Amino acid sequence: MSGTPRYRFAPSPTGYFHVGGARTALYNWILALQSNGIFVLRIEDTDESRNEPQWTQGIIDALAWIGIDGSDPHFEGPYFQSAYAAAHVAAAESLFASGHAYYCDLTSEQIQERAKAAGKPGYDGYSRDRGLTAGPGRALRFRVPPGTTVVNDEVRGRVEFDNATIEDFALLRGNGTPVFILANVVDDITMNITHVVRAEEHLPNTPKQQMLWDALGHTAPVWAHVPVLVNEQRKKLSKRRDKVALEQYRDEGVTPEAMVNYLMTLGWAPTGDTEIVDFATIAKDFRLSSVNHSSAFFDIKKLSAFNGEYLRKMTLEQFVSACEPWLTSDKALWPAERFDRGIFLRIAPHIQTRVALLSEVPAMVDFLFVADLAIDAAAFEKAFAAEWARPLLRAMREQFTTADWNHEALKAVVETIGAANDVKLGKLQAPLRVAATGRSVGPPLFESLEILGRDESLRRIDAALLRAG
RNA sequence: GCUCCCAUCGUCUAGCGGCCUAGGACACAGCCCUCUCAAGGCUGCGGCACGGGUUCAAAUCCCGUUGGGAGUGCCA
Repeated sequence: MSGTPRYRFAPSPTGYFHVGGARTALYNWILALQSNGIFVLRIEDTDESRNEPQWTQGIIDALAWIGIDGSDPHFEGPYFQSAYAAAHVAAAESLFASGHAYYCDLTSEQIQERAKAAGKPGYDGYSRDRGLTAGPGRALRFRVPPGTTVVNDEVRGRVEFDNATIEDFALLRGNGTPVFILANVVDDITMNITHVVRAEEHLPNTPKQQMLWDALGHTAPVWAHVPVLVNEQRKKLSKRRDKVALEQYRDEGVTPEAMVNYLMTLGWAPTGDTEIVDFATIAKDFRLSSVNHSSAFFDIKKLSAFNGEYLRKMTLEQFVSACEPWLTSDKALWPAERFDRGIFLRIAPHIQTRVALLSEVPAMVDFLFVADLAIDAAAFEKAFAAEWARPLLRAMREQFTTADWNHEALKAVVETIGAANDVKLGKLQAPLRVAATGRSVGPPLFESLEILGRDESLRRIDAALLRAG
């Protein structure tokens, strides 16, 4: 075990589940570091109220989506305070015994009053030398030593804290239960953690933890505080107002490769002029020490652009497979049994360059699979507004009955009609498109008709002609 | 209030004293291509927060100012 780095990743202090800020930001570092060496990934929370299977599973699923294997032996998974509570209390008692901590019987209200009277916020060390022993209602507090605490941070360098600015913080509550910071340190020591990688919001609390490591007789781990992700207002991303959970992007049709790649560009950049790099390259080049120091804005538009690139890079077969979940589930706009992979395979090359998110696919191909085509009223109105629309569509319909049914022949028919009537193909295709697909935009029209088939195409043209009057 | 962190195009970033009249990507605008819409190609727009130093030379080092963020719980 010695010599092997063991990393710990801590969640945001505001809670782990769905607090995407720190959570989302950390996924990329987790992944990159996992590829760089062995580590223990531990998702922690001392709040037992969150100890629910779905909570746990949600995290594991999200990690699995981007390639972190929850069954990896180095992934110890979520755990909760209860499992280690005895060790926490024991550590607190040893700290008391060694004089590093003392009991205090002041209530929170009393502390506040004293602080107010003194004009200084925080606990003033009232019970430092009162020699109190353990007892109900008495909290155990750490005796912050004089001097300075230097935190050597892997991404930020040397950060110095004057201990005089750190109050004697609580270790055990009046009811005897340990607080987060103690639990954290004790667990890290027990698990032989060597590297603590977390969001920068933890940096101000780091000297406290480091003093705890020292007092407990251990050498503090390597700290690494990575930047947080912020919203448009430059505020830390939060569950309540921001859309940040990894699962949401998965559900919109972002591919895991694009997600990871995009995430990596937040606070770090690959060498060279392109940001689109495969994960092997990222894993090879990533260094904690080259991580940026400032917070980054999560740009959904750029994520989409990345995803579009990843989608286009796929082979046709890969693309079709990636689309299938969106075409055969309740995400589709038609009953699952109406989907035909063979038909989709034919239209797919035209779809591949037209979507950035997989969730956009169903609406582009629905005309091939729905039983009753819904016509967009505004599009219909516009397409049939011109004088020539109805007569020329009728003419097309006429010739379509005998034309060869392939896109070149169909296009030739429409072009000929257009030339004879002095209507550009760009305009002339509009009524045909709306009649056949229900929309004014979509994949190339003649290919679409070819795949739709003659019978259904004619039927739809007739319906449109009828509707147009 | 106190403590800590941060500061290059709108956004994400390259840059670690001369290669910078600051490079790339997303977004935006225009052009080309074109059966709609995309994709693709080309072009454009746009930035070193400010002020002092140090240096022959500063986006890069130092100090200050301003601005932003976080922490400051018997929360996690």
